Amino acid sequence: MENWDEVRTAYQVARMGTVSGAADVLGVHHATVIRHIDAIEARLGVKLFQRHARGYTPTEAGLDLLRVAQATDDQFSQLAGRIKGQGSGVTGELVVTSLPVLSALLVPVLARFQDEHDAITLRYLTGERLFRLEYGEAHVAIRAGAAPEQPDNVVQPFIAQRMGLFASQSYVNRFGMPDLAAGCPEHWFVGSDDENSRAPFNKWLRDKVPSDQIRFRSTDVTALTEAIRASVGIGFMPVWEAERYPDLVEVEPARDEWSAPLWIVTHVDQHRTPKVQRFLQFLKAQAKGWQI
Amino acid sequence: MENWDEVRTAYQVARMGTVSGAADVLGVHHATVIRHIDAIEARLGVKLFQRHARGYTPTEAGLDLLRVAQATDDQFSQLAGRIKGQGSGVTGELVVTSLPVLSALLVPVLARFQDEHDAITLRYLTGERLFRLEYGEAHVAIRAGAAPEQPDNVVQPFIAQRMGLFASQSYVNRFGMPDLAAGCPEHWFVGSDDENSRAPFNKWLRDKVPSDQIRFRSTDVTALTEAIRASVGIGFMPVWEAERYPDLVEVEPARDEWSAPLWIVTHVDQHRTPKVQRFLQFLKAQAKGWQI
DNA sequence: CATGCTCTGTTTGAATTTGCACAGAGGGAT
DNA sequence: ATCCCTCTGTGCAAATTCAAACAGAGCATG
Repeated sequence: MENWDEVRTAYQVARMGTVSGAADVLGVHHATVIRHIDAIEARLGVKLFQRHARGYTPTEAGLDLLRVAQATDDQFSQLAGRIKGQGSGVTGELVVTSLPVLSALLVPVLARFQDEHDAITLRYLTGERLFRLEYGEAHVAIRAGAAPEQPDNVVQPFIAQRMGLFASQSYVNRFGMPDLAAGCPEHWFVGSDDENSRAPFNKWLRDKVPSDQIRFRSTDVTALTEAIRASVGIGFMPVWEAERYPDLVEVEPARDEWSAPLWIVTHVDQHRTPKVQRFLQFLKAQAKGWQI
Repeated sequence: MENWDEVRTAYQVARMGTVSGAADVLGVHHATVIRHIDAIEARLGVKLFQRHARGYTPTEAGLDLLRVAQATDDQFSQLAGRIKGQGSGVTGELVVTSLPVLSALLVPVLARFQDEHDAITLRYLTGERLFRLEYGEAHVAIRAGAAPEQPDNVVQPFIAQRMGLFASQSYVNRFGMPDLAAGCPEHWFVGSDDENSRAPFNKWLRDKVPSDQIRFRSTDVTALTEAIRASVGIGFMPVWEAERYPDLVEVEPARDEWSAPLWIVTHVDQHRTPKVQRFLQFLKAQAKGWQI
């Protein structure tokens, strides 16, 4: 039962009762219909129709096929309706991914978006592994760092994440406030373990602070945050995140040169769908009210 | 959602995850698969797959199609199994038709046949209307009279139905036994109303008996039987049928020249199927034991 | 870092499929 | 009984589809 088109042809013949009628419905020549029927009967080795001058009447096998193909036709129609309809609505799944750091920022936005769109199911993926848009793992990604330049990705600037230098209150109590202009020796820092990190604040740290003063390094941002809170040293944190910890002290006003740009990334195939568009619109509107 | 072959192609791509894998399964070139996918996506206006160098991953629409087409594939497989299996077994329906007169003869045979073949459902059609094999109304027909010569019908001789001349006992009591050799005036007959009937016994009746002695005519054989039993006159009946009525007297030994041949007729498309063949074989075997 | 393997995507020539025209046959209406 | 209409069936030419070859890209392995 390979070649589903022949099944469809046989279905229409069984439904119409005539080759010509089926040909009209299918929009092909009646000779084509005859050939399809001959082919499928030859493959099955069973006659599907009784041929006579007034048309084709289905045999038992033909009636069986009629029933099955009828169901198939219905299901395909429904499927086509769903697929076409889905393009014009905000339904189904919306998968968003970002670095774990941003979850506190994004989850409230996602929650509000879902409030407005009952029919949607949200999945928010975070993890060390980068979820890949080109594999369909997510519809929308929030990425940090330099603008990603994957060929099939649509990249839009999101917000510039203001980064500040923070230390714990107990650290300040012990070592005092650092004086960045003076180079602040006698102070300890925490920083990224990635020597090649291109984040502006990481570059600044590499350039301005002697590496032996950076006594705690990690590739994991939450570990760095915990290190700062544990008074290991001074380190960079997003301003909005630091505000959630009352025990942190901003040792220096945030500078624009430290800001880490965030990007909204979507796959080109998904970018034009209403669902994604609505979410992007919503996300940008929410971000407008942020001071970070 | 016209063109079911493209649905099948998309289904295999969704199942395999790669165009090449799907092409292998389908037995076509991978370029063909790509064209099919492009075509169906263009028609639907929705992307079914995310394309990347390692393969195709289905989108939501693609997953939806996968589920529907999976079910379709299963159903088609089962259908093919049923249809092919049906060709090699005695299952499903077996539709037999004959003139109503023959029902008493045929029904016991049908009952025995069904005893031997549990999986079969029998339908026995009789009626004034001739059920037409070429429209698929029946698999097997028992016909009387001259050999039918429809082009697509295969005709086999069945039995010669011995016809006898019968009268009721009360008729004989009143009028005595007729003497056919003497022309038997003073006797009444019942006979067919069809002047053109080519049945041998009807011709004989027309030739040998003056028409004014045939005082009851009907096109309906059962009416003729009832007329004979009601002592209206002498008439022809199948010998086997007359034996069922103890009140009937055979007024003259049956002659071979009166015999009405019966034919087994099947449509050429059905004739070679095992189901029909088995039934024909069974029917002939049963008829061998008959003395009619 | 180089190499090999697998997969996608495009072009061109070939083959199958399709459409057209016409023949044949059966049914119904006049 | 005859005509007309509809439907099936077949040979042949055109169009669409398909397959082989090749290019490009990504990932895994050494």
